[in-house]
Amino acid sequence: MPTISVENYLKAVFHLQGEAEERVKTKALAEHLDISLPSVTGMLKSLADEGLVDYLPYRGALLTEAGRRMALRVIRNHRLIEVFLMKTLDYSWDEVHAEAERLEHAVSDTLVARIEQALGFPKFDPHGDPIPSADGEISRRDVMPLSVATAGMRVRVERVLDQTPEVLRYLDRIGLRPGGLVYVREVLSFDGQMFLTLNDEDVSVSESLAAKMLVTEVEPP
Amino acid sequence: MPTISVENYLKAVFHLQGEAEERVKTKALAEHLDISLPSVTGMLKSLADEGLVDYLPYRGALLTEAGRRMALRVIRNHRLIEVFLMKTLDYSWDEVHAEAERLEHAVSDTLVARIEQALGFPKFDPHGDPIPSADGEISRRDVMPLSVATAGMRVRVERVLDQTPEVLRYLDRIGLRPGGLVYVREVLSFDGQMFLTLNDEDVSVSESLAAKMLVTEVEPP
DNA sequence: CATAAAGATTAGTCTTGCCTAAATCTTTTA
DNA sequence: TAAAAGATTTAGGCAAGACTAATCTTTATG
Ligand SMILES: [Mn+2]
Ligand SMILES: [Mn+2]
Ligand SMILES: [Mn+2]
Ligand SMILES: [Mn+2]
Repeated sequence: MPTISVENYLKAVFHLQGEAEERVKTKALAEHLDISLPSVTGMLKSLADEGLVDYLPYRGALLTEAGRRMALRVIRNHRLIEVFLMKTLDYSWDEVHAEAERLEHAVSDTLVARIEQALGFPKFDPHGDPIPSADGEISRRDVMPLSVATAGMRVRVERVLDQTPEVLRYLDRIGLRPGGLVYVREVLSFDGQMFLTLNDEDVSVSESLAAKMLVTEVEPP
Repeated sequence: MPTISVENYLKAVFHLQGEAEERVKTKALAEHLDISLPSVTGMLKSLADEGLVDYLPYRGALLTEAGRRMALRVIRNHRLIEVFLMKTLDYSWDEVHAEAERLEHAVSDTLVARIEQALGFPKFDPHGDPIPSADGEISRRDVMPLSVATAGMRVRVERVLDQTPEVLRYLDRIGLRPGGLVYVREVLSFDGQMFLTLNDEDVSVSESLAAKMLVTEVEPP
């Protein structure tokens, strides 16, 4: 069985390589995991030895199929745990991430399967991240950052790309969460500041915050 | 924070030292944890350095107050997790132990507190083991092994001292679980075999199995 | 009470996963 | 196109936690 450390590296490589499957640089991993560069180099070599990543010195790493399976398993655990904590124990969406980060390595496959069933096979976690199936399928949606929306558009929030509790609590406070419908009233040309209407409330968000919200356009009512 | 290994050693010392608080020998720990004798010696030294056990070479170890606190915290996590898995996810009492053995090291104090609250502050786990409170209180009951009961006695099952799935499934099958009322029909003098009546069913258990059931005498109806 | 057996510790290794400092490779810039 | 800057790897160490083989201490036994 993989160690917690190995699971965290694989998960990090998965997230950093993205859909484009670009080689993940040592530096990016080191920063993401807050581990020194030489430590990352060492781990990449050992993951390559175990056939979990395809690693080219000085070029970076990509997950192999085996590595991808392991990464998706941990991500699946993480996201189902998040939904479970909210549904069963009244956790709020800014609290679940930290707890799931440790539990993801301690749950058995059968426990996660039972959680999934008890929850009715949810497809997304509280932040809108897709939940991989037990056999490694993960759904993909066509979304865009809110920051590219233009005045007059109506969009639905699909996903939030930030797990920081402060950010999540703020988003919750202004009502900007997955499923929410947003009307874009105005976008300032010089700094991207956006003026939105949601639930009949007028709010305003910076371009950098809007860039973390993934949305889809919806037809006007 | 203590490592998983340290937590498991402390828990083992707690269980092995018992209520009599007898020094736990290296050999007993080695067998209980399935770890070599020299490894145990090494760990005991390091636990002593950290002030978690009182260790005398060749004499064995006892928990200090700090060690006891840590052990009770892990035991509390373990037992509340067991109750939670049964109540929320339909686990059976023979499945929960293995799962709790890993989760006990991964849950936060606040998660456990929420679990405890959601369950209504249970005092015992599914096997009748007492659940320590958040501040380290643990209730003690006056119980005796079923094996010392004599013909004609009526007893209530309070606790099972075995976590082996096969044993637990068997006990469940014959209806011998905490809370169950038992009438002792006969005890064989030469091998201790016991003939019992519970729920109007006649069953028979060996002395060694009966020794693992802790009971209290109850008044006849 | 002397000695053998059982129990425990010491000595010496190994693996995992982390670190810093130094060397080397790659990319950028002048 | 060469030097500087930046990224990466190599070299060398350390701590935790496990192991085996050898040695010492305690306990049991004739
Ligand atoms: Mn998360
Ligand atoms: Mn993690
Ligand atoms: Mn248990
Ligand atoms: Mn454990």
